[in-house]
Order: sequence, then structure tokens, then C-alpha cells
Amino acid sequence: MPKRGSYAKGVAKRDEILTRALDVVAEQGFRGASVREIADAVGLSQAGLLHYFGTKEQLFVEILRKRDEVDLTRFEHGTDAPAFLSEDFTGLVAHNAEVPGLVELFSRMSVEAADTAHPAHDYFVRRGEEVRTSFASALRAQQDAGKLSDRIAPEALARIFQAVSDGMQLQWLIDRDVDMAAAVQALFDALSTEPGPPQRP
Amino acid sequence: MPKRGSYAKGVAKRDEILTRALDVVAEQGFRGASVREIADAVGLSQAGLLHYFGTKEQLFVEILRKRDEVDLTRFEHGTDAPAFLSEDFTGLVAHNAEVPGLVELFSRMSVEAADTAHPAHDYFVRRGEEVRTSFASALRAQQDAGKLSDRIAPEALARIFQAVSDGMQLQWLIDRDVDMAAAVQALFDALSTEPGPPQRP
DNA sequence: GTCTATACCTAGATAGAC
DNA sequence: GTCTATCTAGGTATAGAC
Repeated sequence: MPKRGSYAKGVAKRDEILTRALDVVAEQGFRGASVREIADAVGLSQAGLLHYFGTKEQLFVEILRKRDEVDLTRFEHGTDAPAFLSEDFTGLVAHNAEVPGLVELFSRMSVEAADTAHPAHDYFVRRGEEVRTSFASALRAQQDAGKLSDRIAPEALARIFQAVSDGMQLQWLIDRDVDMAAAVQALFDALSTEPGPPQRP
Repeated sequence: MPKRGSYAKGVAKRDEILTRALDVVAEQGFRGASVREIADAVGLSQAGLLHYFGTKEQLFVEILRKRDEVDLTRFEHGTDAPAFLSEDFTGLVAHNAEVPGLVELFSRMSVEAADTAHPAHDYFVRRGEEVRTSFASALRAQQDAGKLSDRIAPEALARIFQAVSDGMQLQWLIDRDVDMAAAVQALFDALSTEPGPPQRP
């Protein structure tokens, strides 16, 4: 129980800042990835912004967390639905092409978080586990329904899809004409058991 | 035609520095990615090192180029061999686990080169094309030999393998226990037409 | 809670001696 | 060609006023 009413208010303000920051970073990719830029964008001074998040790294992790939160409500329509995979996941990947700044932030932080002492390290560990777990169960369901090749374990395939998603982001950062979602879909199709005609007859 | 003999000598020295830098970066991942660190490692002052490469970015690109050069002679035993893929490529990916610093450098630069004005941008564009082209032709050969599923175009699959390779590096940077080569191999097996028993009988 | 101002640090680049 | 020393820029973090 907080001592003052100000606590809940502070949390609300934090959330408001994050929502705003998310929009700004999404639209205009942030070049330098500096606190000042975010501060300007959300209409606060650099010091004012750090008042809420303490450090640069913590701020950026919170932005990524917020992004996940928003995406989750937007793209996860229940893991049970058999159509989960090719629709929601491919949709999410396609959506990423609309938010260049977030793709860049995510990729950049992903590399920097290699250091176990980095504030974002735990975030990436945890997020990776969650993504793979939920994805693996969806893949298993597809296999059980006979729609997906069972020549590979769902956990292994989940990891591969994660890698494809992350890796396509890197390719897309270099060349914006690359179609990230198409690549994901192509792999899915190749592993599908649907009769669809081979690409190379 | 160079005015003095010093030109060829300078090139040789450059090459020597790069070879040395490659070893050092490979073994001890470089934390800060600073010019000074490399300089210390190769036994030069910061100014002395920049004398050869001009700028930080140029230096780092040259290190990546040198790495490719070395890897190429080490892992590409002729693209014609039918065994090319699962051996050479998987071998290369496995080898990366021995050179953490290079994986980190590559991934980091890959993100920073998103900016078309970045000195490394062209390098990544060109390298991506080369990797995919040579890989696609090897995949096509496998398909023609009936060893690989033809449900996906070789160019599309080459892109996917590139993404898997890059993406697994990101996962591995977060968790060194991850087996990058195993993931690549698993995908290859899943798409193989060999009779081998399914993973989930 | 938010600002201005500033301290402090790191890092790349450059000048100039040898 | 290589070094030492220094300049400069940019960024995070913090102190203190309002």
C-alpha cells in the first residue's frame, strides 16, 4: 500500500509517457537512440524523463515491454484457435514493417543485451522463452491436426521461427524492400502438409 | 601506379593488423567496441591505428571483410560438391560459436548499417546478395538431386537460411547454451526428402 | 514533478613532435 | 609511420531552483 496517492499517479504518468514514446519511436526511427530525443518527442526535458525511469537502459526496456503489451492484445486472439499461426504471427511480422524505429530498437538492444549484466538481458531471456513456449504449443496443435510436417519437434521449430523473424528484421533493416512476412509464410507453406502445388514443378 | 614503394608496404601492414585484430576480437569479445581497445590489442596507439583506416567504421568493416575472406578459404570447398550444404554451412555456423567477438561485431554492425549512409551499409547489401546467390544455387542442386523438398523456391529458402543463421546468432548472444548449428541442421532435415524417421512418431 | 544548468565521462578525431 | 597530447562532441546523470 503506497503512502501517498502520488504513487498511482506516477505509474499512470509513466504509462502515458511510454505510450507516447512508443508512437514516436515507431514512426520516426530514432537515429542516435538518445534519451534526449525521446524526451523531446514526449515533451519532457531529459532530466524530467529520467526522473521516471532512472536510466537510459531501463527506459528502453520499458518501451519494449510496452510494445509487447500492445502487440499482445492486438495479435493474440487466443492460442487455441487453429488458425493462430499463419494469421496472427504473420500479421505481427507484417505489422513490424510499419514501425521501423521499433524494429531497430529491438534489434539494437538485442545485441547490447548480450552482456548478462545489461538491464535488458533478463527481458530478452524471458521474452524468448515465452515466445517459444506459446509458439511451440501452437505448432504442436497444427501437427496434431495433421496440417504441419511432424518431421521436426515443435520446440525446435519454434526456435527456428523466432530466428527467422529476428533474422528477417536484420535483412529488412538493410533493405526495406524485403518482405519479412512473405519469408515467414513461405517457410510455413514449405512445411505444411496441405496438397498445394510445389513451387518448382 | 604508386609513386613510392611505401604503398605496397602500407597495404601489407594493414593486412597484418587486420589478421591480428581478427584473432583478438574473435577470442575476447570486445565490450565497448572502441578503436582504443583494438589498438591496444594489436599493439598500436589509437592514433597509429586510425592512420591506416581513417575512421572507426572503416576499420570495423575491414575486419568483417577479412573475416569473410578467411572463412571463405576455410569453409567453401567448391560449390559443386553435393555435400556442400549440410557440411560446409553447418560447419561455418558451428565455428561461429568459437568466435563470440566476431558474432557480436557482425550483429552490431548489421543493425548500425541500417542507415544507407553508414560505411558498412554497402558491405551488408553486397554480402547478403553473395551469400544468398551462392546458397540458392547449392539448394537448387540439392532439389534437382531429389534430396531437398521442392515446395519452396531456392531463392526464398536461401533468404530463410540466412535469416535463421543471423537470428540464431542473436539468440546465442543472449544464451550461449543455444546450439546454432543444431537449429540450422534441424531445418535442413525437416525439409529433406530423406526417409529418416519423423521426430514425432 | 519538472526545469535549467552543469558536472563528468567516454570516445573519436587531429596536431605536431620524433 | 608512430607516438603523445589535446581538442571536441555528445551523452548520461545529478544538483538545485521553482
